[in-house]
Amino acid sequence: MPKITLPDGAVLSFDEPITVADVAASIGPRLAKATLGARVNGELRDAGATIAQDATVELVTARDKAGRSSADALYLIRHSCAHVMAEAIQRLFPGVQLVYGPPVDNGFYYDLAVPPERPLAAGDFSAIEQEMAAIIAADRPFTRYELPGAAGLTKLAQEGSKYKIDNAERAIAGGSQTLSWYATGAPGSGFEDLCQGPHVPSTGRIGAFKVMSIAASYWHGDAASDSLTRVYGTAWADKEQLDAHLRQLEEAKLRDHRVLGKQLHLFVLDDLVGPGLVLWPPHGAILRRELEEFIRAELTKQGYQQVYTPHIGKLDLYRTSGHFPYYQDSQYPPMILHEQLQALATEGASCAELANRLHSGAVEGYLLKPMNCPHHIRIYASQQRSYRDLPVRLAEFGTVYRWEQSGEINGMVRVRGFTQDDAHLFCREDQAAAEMRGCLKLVRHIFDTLGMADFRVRVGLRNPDSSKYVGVPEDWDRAEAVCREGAASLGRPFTEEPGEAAFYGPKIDFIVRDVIGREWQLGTIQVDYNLPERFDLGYIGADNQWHRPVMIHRAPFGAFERFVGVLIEHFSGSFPTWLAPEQVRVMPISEKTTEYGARVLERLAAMGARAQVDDSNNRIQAKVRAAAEARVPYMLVVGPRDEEAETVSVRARGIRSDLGAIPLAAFLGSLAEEIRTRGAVTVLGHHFPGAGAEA
RNA sequence: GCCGGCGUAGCUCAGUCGGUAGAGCAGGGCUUUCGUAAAGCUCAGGUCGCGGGUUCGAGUCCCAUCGCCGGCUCCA
Repeated sequence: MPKITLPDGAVLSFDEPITVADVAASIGPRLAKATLGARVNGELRDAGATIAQDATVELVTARDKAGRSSADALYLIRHSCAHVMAEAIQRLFPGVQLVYGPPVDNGFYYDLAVPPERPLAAGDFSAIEQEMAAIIAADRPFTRYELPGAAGLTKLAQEGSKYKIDNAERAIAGGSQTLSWYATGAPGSGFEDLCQGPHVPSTGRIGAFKVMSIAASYWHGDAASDSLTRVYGTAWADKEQLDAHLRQLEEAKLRDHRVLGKQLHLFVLDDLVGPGLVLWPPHGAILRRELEEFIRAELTKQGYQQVYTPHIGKLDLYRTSGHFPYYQDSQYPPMILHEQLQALATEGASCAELANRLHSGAVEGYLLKPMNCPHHIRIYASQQRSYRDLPVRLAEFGTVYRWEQSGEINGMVRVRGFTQDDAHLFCREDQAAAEMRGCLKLVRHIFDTLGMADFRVRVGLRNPDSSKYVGVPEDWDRAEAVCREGAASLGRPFTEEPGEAAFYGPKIDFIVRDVIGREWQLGTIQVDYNLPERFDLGYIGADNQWHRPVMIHRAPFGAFERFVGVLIEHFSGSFPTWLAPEQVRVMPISEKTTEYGARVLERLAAMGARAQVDDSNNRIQAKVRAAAEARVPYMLVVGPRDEEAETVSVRARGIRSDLGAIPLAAFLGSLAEEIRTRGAVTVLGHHFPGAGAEA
């Protein structure tokens, strides 16, 4: 008869099979009331689940003593809330069919097949929420029942939902003997849904919820399949948690790089220029230039050679590399030569015919470059290479253009024209691992300098079932081994993801999240045996034989556009002094010290600092506020007292008070040091060691 | 590309039932000369994304188009 082991090691013995709820009740009535479910032998189960054998049981309650909710508690609440929302929507919109409704980060969604004559819209949310509130108030139990696979399928066939039949068939194919349903209330009396569970004991246990947004999805994620309506919601143990979550979303919105970028004039996206084409106004250009100079210094240290290449190249170049055929849909259309276009017109050739001839090479044209590697490869090939010359490391801040789908374009982080901090390393095979380490060192240096610790590492491998990859398996195996070893050498967790490789080789990617939680790939390092083959690259070895080099593609920032976008959010627009577009603002108290202010500005300019003077006739309060809103790291207030003593009164970003006056020369010296060391030494640390930035 | 939503002053937004387009901030001018997160007064600023349609009359209703937002799909 079951012996139950609790997390604290205590063992409870029972005479007969019991439920999770019984276990809770045997400990205490309050715990019984608070129990939503349990981990039984590590598996998340309903409170009503039966335990017949010895087991470890970890009860899941809505909240711990500190009022926090475990991931399991939130999972149960959200999964259950998805059912409640589906029931509410089906009550209000009878033709709606259920597809799939899982919990996700911060909430849940339900995919629905909605009749086209009455689409759901955000305007329906309040009605849906009211209906949900009524279902929750009724506090009906979630009741699980199971049917054998065949009987279950018959039941679903009668109900006629092809989506649920498909879900069931896939569950059976996945090895399930039975199918389970969850009824809200008594089975047969109302809403029920084919579902694995688990759920909270009853609808009343869903503490607080909100319907958030509506979006489209595809059935099975397949664009050729049915288009579904996905309704997103969030659910929490109580209203305080929900409110905290909503507040956090509001704050994230203010940190969004698109909002800050406009406010701080960091970049411009102009309708007339085109979607996804970034204009860099002066302040944004400063950010980019500082990053360029930062990395350029590292390139020199690591033995790179800088090159320049044009923005376009002949189609034949990209036929050879494979980019033109592989990625035709995501390139700007080719530029076709006048004579050829005229000849085609005279002939009355169709678009399809034109595409054919472009593909075959019968019609030549030029392409806006989608990648820098082919150009760099031709530089490598432009002279004879000996094994003594390798590695050859060619670097370029190379601008590329890709026709991203219109729905993908997003601020600075997904654009159609962008500049990579690109380089291609051509090396002997025995050098590849060392070159990989050099690249990783560079990536790490960048992330360390900028204080970006919150990134994940992904090793992108080929998917053996896919035909999208070029080259032979042996080369892939070796390249993948180099990537794995490189990632392992970082000393932090990484994931291996088949199917994430480039078509020509595996890669290591560095991925960060934006303020809304979306992931973006920044830096990337790719090992490539294939392009050297396609371009027939070689070098003369010590044995006087012709050998094939290995290529490493790498871009530690990825692209300046995306990196700056992510950086804006990372710093909430408050950039460290070396990056800040405006580093110092001089603020005379009144016109009496305008002239001294101008002198201070001159000194700042002479040392190369980016500074401005606010000589408006505003009061100092307004000047402080304006400078704070512009996220200027240092404000120098100068009044008659300062002029007399040749001092400046310092106020630093993030500190809501005057730090006091220091000699102008002393400030200039430490500011220069702060900029030179990229923040390793700071003005604050030097002159005001006690002052800490407030949140 | 797909589904849904949204485009009004430089920015953030209001605009009722279809009846002469509004606010705050920012900007210009004047007054104030001030010691650390908004001084006061005043002026200017608009083809309501663009194009059609319905109507006596359209910011408002309809169609189309461009752009943006959310998600899906894609991402060399």
